[in-house]
Amino acid sequence: MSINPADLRRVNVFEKASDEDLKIIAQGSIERSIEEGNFFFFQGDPADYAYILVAGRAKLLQTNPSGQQVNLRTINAWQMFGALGAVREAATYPASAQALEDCNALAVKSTTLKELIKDRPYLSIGLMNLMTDYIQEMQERYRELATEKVERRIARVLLRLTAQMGIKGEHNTIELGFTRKELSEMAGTTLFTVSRILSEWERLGLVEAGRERVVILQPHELVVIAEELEK
Amino acid sequence: MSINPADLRRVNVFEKASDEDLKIIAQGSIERSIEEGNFFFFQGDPADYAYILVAGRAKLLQTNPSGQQVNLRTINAWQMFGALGAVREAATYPASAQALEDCNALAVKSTTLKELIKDRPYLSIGLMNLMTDYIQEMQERYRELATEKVERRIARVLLRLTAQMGIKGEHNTIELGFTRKELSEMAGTTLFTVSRILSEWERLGLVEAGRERVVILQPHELVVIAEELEK
DNA sequence: CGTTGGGTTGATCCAACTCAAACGACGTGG
DNA sequence: CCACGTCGTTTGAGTTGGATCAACCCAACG
Repeated sequence: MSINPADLRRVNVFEKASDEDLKIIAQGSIERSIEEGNFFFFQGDPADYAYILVAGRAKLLQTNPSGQQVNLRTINAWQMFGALGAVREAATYPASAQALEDCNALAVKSTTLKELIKDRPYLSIGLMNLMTDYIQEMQERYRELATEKVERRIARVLLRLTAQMGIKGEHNTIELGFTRKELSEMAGTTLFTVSRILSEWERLGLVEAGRERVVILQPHELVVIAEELEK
Repeated sequence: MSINPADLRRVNVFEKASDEDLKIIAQGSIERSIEEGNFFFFQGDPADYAYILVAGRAKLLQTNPSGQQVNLRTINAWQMFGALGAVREAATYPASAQALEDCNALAVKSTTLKELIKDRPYLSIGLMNLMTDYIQEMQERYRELATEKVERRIARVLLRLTAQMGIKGEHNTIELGFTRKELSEMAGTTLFTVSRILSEWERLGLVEAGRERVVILQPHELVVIAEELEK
């Protein structure tokens, strides 16, 4: 059940960590199992832990006062999230984290990280890389949301997902396990619109749509929809 | 013309820098003057310099393939921008930076910063604070764009601007110098819609709208529009 | 004064949201 | 094994928030 410190090197941020540091981190942390649908933390909670997802999938999301959700990010195994507590004093999480499947995670005390950061440049640099990546993605998505129409945004969501975690089948087909609702939250639209567009694409032979499942048959055609200038 | 190294301490990131470090930074940098409308750098350029705005105002923006613009951030004096080159290898700017007024800026070689970061924790931490702040703002704005309607988004834009740089007049009135177009790019809408809504608000006595100018007469009412649940 | 650049306002249109109804896959328990 | 409820999905009909387009106004400025 307990995690082998050496496994931590699979986390990008710890790629260059010494064995010793990994041990410190492993010791300064606890394991948490979160069942599907439950939350690691909520927006506004004090950010006392940073998490490393060991198994399962999770998502970062925000809700607005009237309850609508927006997906900010999907988290896969060996990714770190909720790390900003490692930096800021008295930080609170700016988003909630919910398990999409049963999850196992390592919760690292923010204080431990804060201590280490002081004299481990590799750590700061790793975290900054994480942050700049994320900033870039958010900027892109923000621009998309502001300027592109829904069909294109949905295409992009699917492409992003395939890039992150696509399980390739025969002839480049890629299967994704998401509900229409989840996809709509990622694209910033409604589940109805997603359903309609997937149906349309199915008619055109680009995808195969099933219950909690989308199989991408012609990734290239999706790229055309996502990027094409005309139309 | 040349900048006093001690002035650099007005930059958040350098708040805790030693006099010596400031000197290194000042020496490893050059001054650039950019006229209103011109660009510091374009999206995609190699990120060889990080900038510190000394005088004037600038904005970070992205354009999509068909030329539409989205404003990501407004930059005021003594703020740092384009800093991600300090972290990543062979980075390119993920956005363009354009002067809103005639600007003076200090361009710090990315290599200089990269060198310093290695053993100046205060610097990494400062940069990370900058990044986490920005991430939070982007997340918020992303959610707003996805879930709130235009009127509310415009209200938020005005409120954000007043918080950042409002010049208070009598009885809490605040004057902002932006064109409808600029405001629309910040709110993710069109200049027409902004114009209509400002007219509407003017009819209600909330603001006073003029050429390249918005005076906020009743900030509190704007907050109501920005936050209120009903309607 | 004419020109230019910002702003307003009306008319029109359509992409996408909302709401309602019904379908179909799945799991469960009798 | 069937009946039933649940949950994700599909589809249609109706509505609408904002975008788009076009005309015009007005202030600043050379």
